[in-house]
Amino acid sequence: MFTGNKYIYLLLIFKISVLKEVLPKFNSTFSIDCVLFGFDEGELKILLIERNEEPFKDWWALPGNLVEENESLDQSATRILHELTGLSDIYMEQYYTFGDVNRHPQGRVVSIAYYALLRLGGDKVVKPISNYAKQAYWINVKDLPKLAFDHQQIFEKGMEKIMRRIKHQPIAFELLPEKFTLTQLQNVYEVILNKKLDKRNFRKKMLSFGVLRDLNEKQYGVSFRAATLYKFDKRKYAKLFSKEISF
Amino acid sequence: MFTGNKYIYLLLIFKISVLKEVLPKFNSTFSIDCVLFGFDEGELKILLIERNEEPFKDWWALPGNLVEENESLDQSATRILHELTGLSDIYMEQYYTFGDVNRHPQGRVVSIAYYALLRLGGDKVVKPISNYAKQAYWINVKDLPKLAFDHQQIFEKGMEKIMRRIKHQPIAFELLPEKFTLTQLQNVYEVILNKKLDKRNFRKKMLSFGVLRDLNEKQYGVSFRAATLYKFDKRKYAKLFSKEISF
DNA sequence: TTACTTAGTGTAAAAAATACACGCTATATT
DNA sequence: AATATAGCGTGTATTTTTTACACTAAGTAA
Repeated sequence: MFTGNKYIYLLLIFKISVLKEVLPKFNSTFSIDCVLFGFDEGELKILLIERNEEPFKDWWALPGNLVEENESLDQSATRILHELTGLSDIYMEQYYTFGDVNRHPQGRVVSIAYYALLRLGGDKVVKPISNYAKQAYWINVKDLPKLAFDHQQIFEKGMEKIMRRIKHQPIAFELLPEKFTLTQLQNVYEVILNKKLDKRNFRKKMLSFGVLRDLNEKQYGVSFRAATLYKFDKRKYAKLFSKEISF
Repeated sequence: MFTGNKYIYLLLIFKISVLKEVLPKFNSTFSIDCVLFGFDEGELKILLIERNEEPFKDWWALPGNLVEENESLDQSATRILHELTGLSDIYMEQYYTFGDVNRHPQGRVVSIAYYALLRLGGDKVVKPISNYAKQAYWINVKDLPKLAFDHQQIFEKGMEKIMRRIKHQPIAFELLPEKFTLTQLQNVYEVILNKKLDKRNFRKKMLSFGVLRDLNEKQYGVSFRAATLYKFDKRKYAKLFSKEISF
């Protein structure tokens, strides 16, 4: 059957083998690494995985993956987040690209870093799924283990980023459940900015922006006096964007 | 001569053709694009080249080039700036990575964008050098032509970046000659922020930071009253970094 | 000498940021 | 039922920062 087309047949086989040899290099040149921030039990946490593959097998690392050929960076970040957490519709932001020659021991891999802010606790607990990881855990940012690759650096830059961003944009709300108390909100600011804030001044300023809706509703099931619940009013973003909020 | 090895001969030819087809793709997967800001004659300008190669031959574009395999992104940006302008020791900052699938018509090229601030005019005129460009010009940011690729978007994001940065970091000084007048400094702020500032309030605030050294020296060779020259005191950065400067 | 152009200066009012302490109230305990 | 507990919620005075605003001074050119 192939007698007349021997050449072509062999060439096809060969083509496939060459492509297999070269394309993986191509495919492995970008990756996305994600710093997923979550707020739970008064602590700021990030999602870390325990690697199950070389290099850095058994090390802790930021979740990440390779970018595929037919997806944009943002799409890739969204996909990777979904694969890891099952979550969709989470706002992720690209914040820096790490491209030192030897950052990956197996070749040149440039990594584009994204962060996202997730609501933890409550009914929306994030159950990480992953095939290249043994396990995934939420770990307090003040108590991080040693990380694989240059992930320590990637984390630190992400942390700096949200410290700056929280003064300009209402990102704190993304870490809280839909209904929250002012004390919880203040906790988010305190943990991210890493300093104590004055309760009265905090409340005065926050309420003055007019982006909080008093729900006329109280916490339920807490010991001691229940606090009023608030909701974030998304239509009134603009005012917070325009100016630095100093605490 | 090749009778016994016809297959191998053909396969070799084929291998070369396949590699040529695939490897350039690999090499071309990252590029650096630079937004080089300069301040001259009271105007904020950027360096644009007129392309002399396909794709987008004859279009205006941001200067940029491919990242080589043995250099980090920062090194690559520094090299590309040097090749284009002959300048060294210029601080460049990476600010965003553009990776839409179809941003480059000839394949997947992810571009890491950097900006730099340069002193124009005086004796330090930048003479751009380039081999893939017909010419390079400094063009007022308020009067930009249509740009190749997604370079309009890259420029806009860079512009936003320096608008925000100038409120936190003393980048204005990098656009001015070593000795400058307060009016020139105010001009830089006005052009970048795109609004008029009050002269007295501007001077009061700037001087209050204590980062300006009065040189007890006047402008020379100007029509009309000569202004006092100042110099930026680099040791006193910190104060400006810590807080937003509002104008 | 005059006309012109830019340099250089101060104050008052408004707004924003800061510092600071105690009574309230819902729950848990006895 | 009384009491202890622990987080909730509130106001004012002071200081600092921001804003608005207009004229005189000095040097150049004709």
